[in-house]
Amino acid sequence: MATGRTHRPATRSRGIPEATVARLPLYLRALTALSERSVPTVSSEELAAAAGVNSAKLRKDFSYLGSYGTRGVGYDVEYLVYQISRELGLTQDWPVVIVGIGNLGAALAGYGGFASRGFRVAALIDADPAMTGKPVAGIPVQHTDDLEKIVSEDGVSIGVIATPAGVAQVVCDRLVAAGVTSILNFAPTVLSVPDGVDVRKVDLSIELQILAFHEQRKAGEEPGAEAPEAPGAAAVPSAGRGADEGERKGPDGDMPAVMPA
Amino acid sequence: MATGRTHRPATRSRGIPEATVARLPLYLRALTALSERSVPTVSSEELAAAAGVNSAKLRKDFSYLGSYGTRGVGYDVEYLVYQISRELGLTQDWPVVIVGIGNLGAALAGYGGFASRGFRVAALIDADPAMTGKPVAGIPVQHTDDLEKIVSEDGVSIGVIATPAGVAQVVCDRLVAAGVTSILNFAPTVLSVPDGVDVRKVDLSIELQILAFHEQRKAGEEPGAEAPEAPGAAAVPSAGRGADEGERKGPDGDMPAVMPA
DNA sequence: CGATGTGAATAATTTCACAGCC
DNA sequence: GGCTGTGAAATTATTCACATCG
Repeated sequence: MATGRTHRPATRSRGIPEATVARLPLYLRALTALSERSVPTVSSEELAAAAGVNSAKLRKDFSYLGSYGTRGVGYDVEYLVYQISRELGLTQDWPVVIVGIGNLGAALAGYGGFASRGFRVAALIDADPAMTGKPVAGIPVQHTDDLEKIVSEDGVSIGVIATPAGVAQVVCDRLVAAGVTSILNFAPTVLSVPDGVDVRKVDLSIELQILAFHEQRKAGEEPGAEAPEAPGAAAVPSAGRGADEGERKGPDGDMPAVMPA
Repeated sequence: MATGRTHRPATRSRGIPEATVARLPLYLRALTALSERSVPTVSSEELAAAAGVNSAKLRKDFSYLGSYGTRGVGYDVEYLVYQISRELGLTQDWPVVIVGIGNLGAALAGYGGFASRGFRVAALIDADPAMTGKPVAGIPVQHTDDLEKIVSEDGVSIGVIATPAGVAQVVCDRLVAAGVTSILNFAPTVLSVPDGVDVRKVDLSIELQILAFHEQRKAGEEPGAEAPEAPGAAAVPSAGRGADEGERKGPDGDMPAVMPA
C-alpha cells in the first residue's frame, strides 16, 4: 500500500500481525548473539536460520516494521537490534512482580532471561508469613497484604503469577485492581480479566500433552510394527451412558465399558 | 507413504488442525474439573467459557474428533474426558526425563501438573557430579554420562531440557541419538533436530517481551483518562513522539543518531 | 549481481449462521 | 425449544516469485 499521504502517524506501529510480534523476540535473540560476536550485517537467509524460521517469513515480518535492510547486502545488526527493541518496548524499564514464591516462583526470580532486556524484578510476593523478609535470588519476599501498595508505588504494569491454581484468580483480580495490565500466568487455570488486560499463559502440562499427541501419532505410523515402549498404563474409560446409540460416534475407539469415575 | 492398510478410515485422527490440538488440553482440564464436581453434562457454551474460548470454536474443534455431543443437550462429561484423553495419547504412560536440575529443573520435577495425566518423571539428569545421587522431589539425580542408558532402558520418548542455553543443543543431540523424539525446551535457544523429532519451547523472556509490546501500545493509546484504576502507575511515557518522518525508513523513531554500527 | 521488499497466491484458522436432530 | 455439527464466509498467516534497488 503506497502510504502516500501520511494521513497521520495513526498507522504507526498499528497493524503488526500478532504472529509477527510473537517472532520478534526470536529475531532479537539471534541478533543479539550476532552483535556479541561483532558481526556487522546479516542476510535474511542467515538470520532466519539462526532464528529457526524461513527467510520469506522473516522478510515479511520485517516489512511490517519498515525498510531496515539494504538490497544486495542484508541487515545492519546493531540497527536492527535497536529497531526491534524499540518496537517491542524494550527501550524502557518494565518493573515486574512475581507472586507465589514456591519452587517455580523462586526459579523464575533467579532466571537470567528475566533480568535481561529491560525487565526488572521489582518485588517478590508470597502469602506465607514465614517467607516474608526472606531473600530469594537476592530479593526479599514481601507479604501479599502489601500487594496493592507495591504495585502502585513501583508503577508495576506486568505481573507474573506462580501461585497454586486455586488462588490464581484472586491474585489476578488484586493485581488488576491495583493497576497491572499484563499478566504472565504459570498457574494451570484460565484467568478472566477485564478488557484491556493481556494475559499470556505458560503451561507445562499443556505442552507435554501436545507432544504426546504427536508422539502417539508417530508410533501409529511406523512402517514396521512397534511403539517405543508403552508399559501398562491405560488411563480412564468412563461412566457408562447407554454406550451404543444406533449410530457410531467417533472415528474409532469406542469407550471401554466401565470406569472408576 | 505406506499408509498402513490397517483400519478402514485412512483418515483416522489425520487432519486434526494443529490449532485444535493445542486447545484439547484446555478442554480436558475444564472437563476434568467438571468431572470432579460430578457434573454430568455441559453445553458447548458452558465448556467454552470454562476453557476460555468461544463456543463456535469449541464445537468446530470437537467436530474434528467426531460427533460426541447430543443435540439439544450438550456433551457427556465423562465420555468427552475419555475421548479427548485418548486422542491426546494420555491413556498410555509417557516416561519423561528432565535434563538440567538447576532451580528450574528442580521446580519442574516437583511440579504437580507433571505427574498427572500419564506423564511420569522417569529420571532427572544433571552434569554436576555433586548432584548425582541427591534426591530432588523424591527422585535421585543421575549423571549425564548415563543419559543414553537411561533413555533406552526406560523407553523414554519425551525429554525436557532445562539446562543453560550453552549446552542445550548438545543435550538435545544426545537425547535424540538415544531415541527421544519429542523435546520440551526451556533453554533460550533454537534447537535443530532431524525430521521426525518435535520440539516445543517455553520461553519466559519471549512471553514477557510480547506482553511488553502490547503494554507499550496501550500506553500510547489512552484516549483521555480511563482505565479501571491506574493509580500512580502511568506506564512510562518515555521519549517524546517528536520525529515526523519525511519519507525515510521505518514508520517512525529513527535511531539515536549515532549507533555503534 | 544479489538480497530486500512486497504484491499475489495459497493455506490455515476463526467466525458466522443455520439446518438438523434430540 | 435448545444445542450440536458444519458448510460457507471472513480473517489471518504463510509461501511464492520477482521487480527493484544498492
